[in-house]
Amino acid sequence: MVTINDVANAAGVAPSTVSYVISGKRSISPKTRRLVEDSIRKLGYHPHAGARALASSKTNVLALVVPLRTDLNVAVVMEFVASAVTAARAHDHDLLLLTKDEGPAALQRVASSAIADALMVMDVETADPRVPMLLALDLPVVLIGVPDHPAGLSCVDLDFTAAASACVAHLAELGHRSIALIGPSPAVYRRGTSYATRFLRGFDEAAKSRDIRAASRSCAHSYEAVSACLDDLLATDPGLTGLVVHNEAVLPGLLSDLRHRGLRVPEDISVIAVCPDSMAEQHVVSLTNVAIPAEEVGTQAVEMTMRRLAGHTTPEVRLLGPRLTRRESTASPRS
Amino acid sequence: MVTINDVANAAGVAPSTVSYVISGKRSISPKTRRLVEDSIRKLGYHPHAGARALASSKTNVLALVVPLRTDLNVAVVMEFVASAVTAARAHDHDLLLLTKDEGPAALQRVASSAIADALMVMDVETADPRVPMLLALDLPVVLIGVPDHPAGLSCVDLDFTAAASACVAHLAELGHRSIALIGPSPAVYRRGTSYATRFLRGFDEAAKSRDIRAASRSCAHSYEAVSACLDDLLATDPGLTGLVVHNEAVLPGLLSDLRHRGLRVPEDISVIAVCPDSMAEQHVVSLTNVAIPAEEVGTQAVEMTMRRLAGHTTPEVRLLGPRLTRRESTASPRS
DNA sequence: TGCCATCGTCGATGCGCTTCGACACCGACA
DNA sequence: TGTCGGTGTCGAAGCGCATCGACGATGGCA
Repeated sequence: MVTINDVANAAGVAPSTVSYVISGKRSISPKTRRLVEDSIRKLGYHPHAGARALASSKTNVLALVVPLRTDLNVAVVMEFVASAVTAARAHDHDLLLLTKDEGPAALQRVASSAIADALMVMDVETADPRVPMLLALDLPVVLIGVPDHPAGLSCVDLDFTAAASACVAHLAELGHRSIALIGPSPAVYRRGTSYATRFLRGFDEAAKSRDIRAASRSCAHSYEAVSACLDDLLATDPGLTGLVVHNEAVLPGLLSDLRHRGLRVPEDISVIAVCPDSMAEQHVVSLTNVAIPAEEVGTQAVEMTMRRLAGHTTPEVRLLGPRLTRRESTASPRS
Repeated sequence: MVTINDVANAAGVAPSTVSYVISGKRSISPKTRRLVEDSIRKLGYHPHAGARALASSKTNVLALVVPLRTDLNVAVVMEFVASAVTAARAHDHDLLLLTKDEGPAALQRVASSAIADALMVMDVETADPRVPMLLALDLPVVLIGVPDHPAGLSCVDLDFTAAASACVAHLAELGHRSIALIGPSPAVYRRGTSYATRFLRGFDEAAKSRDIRAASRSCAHSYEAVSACLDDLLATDPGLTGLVVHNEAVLPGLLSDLRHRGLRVPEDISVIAVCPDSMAEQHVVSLTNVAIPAEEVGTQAVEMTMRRLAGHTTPEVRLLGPRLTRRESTASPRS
């Protein structure tokens, strides 16, 4: 293994000088700097992460807590993770993956073992049991999602309330008077998952303020569940003309089932989805959607984290505005 | 921060004794052990990861290199990652995420900074440029996938050749005489992605040995691409009765399009997919499939890695046998 | 020419842990 | 009773780095 001493010897300087060349924390003459940098390159020197962490109490590692359930949107989670790790690398940090399954104790462990410098937490619930622990941790923490009492924690997410509102507005402006929300599986609501709750609230409020009939159903992603859900909705209100789908997993099944029933999209029923654009474009009838900006959220989460690490201490809550793209799946209802 | 000294003081023993209690590398009297363990618990002590890494040259971290492309099956990647991190935690290790985008240099960096104890690499290509570097690294390495020359590296994956063979066999036994493979996007083949190549080879060989007409197409996952692909296949051989789909992303579009054409599954055309079981069950017509055992592969990868870390030096290549589940989407062709 | 400020470099120290050799104690055996 | 082997514990060293105070060199100014 190549150490800082080897580099120092090769360059004919003291180890501390090498350290200062790398960190830039003291001025170095151009000559010495070049000498040292050449030696570093020649020897292929990389500082030992453990030693560095020990001496500086910085690990250059960000921990990310992800949900590993399959009832969540895997594609979105993946996209988020991807952009987070890329953004982290851009700041010379690595990403450590933790699972939500490990519970709050894992957060403790990471914090007190000095495994990571900061935590990013996905799949936040409205009354998340991890929040009090996170507050006590005195590590920078960024939540993806917004709990009921985020006091002192940074949060970033799509503004799901506004997203729901945008969906309702779009349908209302097309002239729909009776719409329904097909949401995530019951388990997601039961956990009080932040985004599901916020979307539902936005949906109900927007519908009420526009005086539109609005039903909402939770729906597992099996074909049977989708079918039963539609049965239910159509029986309850045969005049239903618009569907807001906040559950990407059911989209294929839902569209198949609608056709099966002889309901054409958008002639007989409009569908608007909350899903990544790539998914919206993938269906026979391309879907009007509100995009889930997972990539943007991931990048923002890392940026906020880095800002906290740089000493920016005030926590911020950042809600990204929704972007609705009109495609083929929504139209005015036939009168 | 609580250090080993604090624990030692609280327990009235030497720091080294605490260390030995934790590691179990020397025998400790039951009395002392209890004393120390109580103090550890009371103080909430967790060893400092950096210090530990420095002193023992073990980080208890596994690095996983994942592909972040969206032309791959995200769900499978996610499932793999999930099981890998879970398995790693079961061995008291953490998982560090790297992206393939960072290239071979990132592997260098991780190795020579002593950030991780071992590497697991996904999305291996037949002539993967990372292989030579990995061999030079003298870290334990486990590949997910099998390159052309794995000499000296451990590999684990589904036996895609056998999987293709099983698909062909299933259709052949049902009486199909003309079948086609719809594979991943051209980019995947262009990269020489290991699993795609192996599946294609298995498909061609099995078809030839059974004297069945077999075509194969690469297909991007846009709806247009799927449609064009089917146009092409049906024009080339109007007698086509069986489809093997090795590209989960196109399944929804494909099934929609078939129905659009008036081709019923399985009455007019049989479809067999290579995809996770959950996905196979999610469609209106549940799909006969060969499962992608991502979870099993993830677990195995970690187990192999741990074995290497424990001194088991001989690399192994482990190919998991395919499991074909018959569902509603395959049947004998009408004569 | 002499003094001081500044810049660039060095040496020493300590971060928290593991590990090695040393050593005290105990029981067993002669 | 004296000695020997084994068991359980201790103290010290060192892992590779960042950081701080110190110090020599250099240049500017009087």
